[in-house]
Amino acid sequence: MSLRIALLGLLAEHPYSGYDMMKMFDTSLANVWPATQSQLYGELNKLAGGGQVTVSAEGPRGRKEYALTDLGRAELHAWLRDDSQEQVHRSELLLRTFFLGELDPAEAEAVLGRVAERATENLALLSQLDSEIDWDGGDLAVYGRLTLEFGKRLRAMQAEWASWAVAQLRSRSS
Amino acid sequence: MSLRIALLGLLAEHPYSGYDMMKMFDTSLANVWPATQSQLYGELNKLAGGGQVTVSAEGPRGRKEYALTDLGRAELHAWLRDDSQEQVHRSELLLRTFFLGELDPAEAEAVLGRVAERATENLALLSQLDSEIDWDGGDLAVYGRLTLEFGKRLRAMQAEWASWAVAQLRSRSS
DNA sequence: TCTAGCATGTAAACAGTTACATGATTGC
DNA sequence: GCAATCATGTAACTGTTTACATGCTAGA
Repeated sequence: MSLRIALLGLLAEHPYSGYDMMKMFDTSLANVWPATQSQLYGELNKLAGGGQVTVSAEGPRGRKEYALTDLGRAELHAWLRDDSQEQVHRSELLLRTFFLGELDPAEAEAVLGRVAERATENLALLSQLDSEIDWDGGDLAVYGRLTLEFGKRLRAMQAEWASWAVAQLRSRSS
Repeated sequence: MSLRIALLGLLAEHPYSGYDMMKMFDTSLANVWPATQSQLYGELNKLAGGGQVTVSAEGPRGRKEYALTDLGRAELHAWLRDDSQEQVHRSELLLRTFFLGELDPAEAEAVLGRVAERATENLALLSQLDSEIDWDGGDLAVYGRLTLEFGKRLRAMQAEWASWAVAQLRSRSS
């Protein structure tokens, strides 16, 4: 359901082609709601069929530019307001942690150590992104910054947690 | 792939029936890797077919108790050690945040306010869980505690972030 | 002319959810 | 005897990934 929302959200700001939007999924949306090209084109056709978007222009190479309709905007707004359905959150990291007792303590420590490393690297990457983007006016800039800040805080938390976890294991084994 | 790992992980500790494991998915694993009954029984049959688990005992009402084989344990260990494939992380919360500019500022603030509320409630729930479980010996207790701690830190971070985000919007609108 | 990038699509497989279906057994 | 719970399974549908397929066009 949410890929659909991502498309409506992008088109709310400006009309785009599927190809244009695919580039956004590879950049700004990559850490929010990843999608493949295959899925994207399929969903766009569904939305066009349902009247949530329309082909607003056609260009060379079969390019189709889509625009949001009133129906589509209404659906987007309804979804944005409705936070009643809690999302199920699957985490490979937590699954791995949960069963880490199966490995010997040294290996388990090494796994958690790498988690901390990666989180730190990832945080640096996001910080760099943050400094590179020019956060001038516009709603997407404001809310994009909030989104990116979440990512940074998440990585920082993850790095701290993993270091703490390693320390816990060390104190236990002694 | 990871539901498979969850089953192997549970059976690594002790033999269980599908029904037994389903209860664990509804409790201890609910916040780590949720699964439905339908999926679970299907996967167990696949694992039995592939030789990663065997039916170690049969009980009343068609109960089948499964035990991990050496092959299954090897697969589990390999997966636990291999953290090379980064997980894709889809977040409805971030998707909503990203497009929140579509709503008027008062509504957007309200949405983020509720995020903070929920995260705080959820943190309280996890803290209660933490105090109720008796964390005596055993690997699952040690690593289960690390997992739960992650959940608590995540909720705390989320609540702080959402409050900060509301403050950002307020300072902007003034 | 030829290459890189633009541009859209289909098919098959896997993962996950929801709903339905069936029957056995234990304890009151 | 009856209700609760034990216990496993199937079918249909939705969402996601991977791989394949096709053709156009702008610029060096």
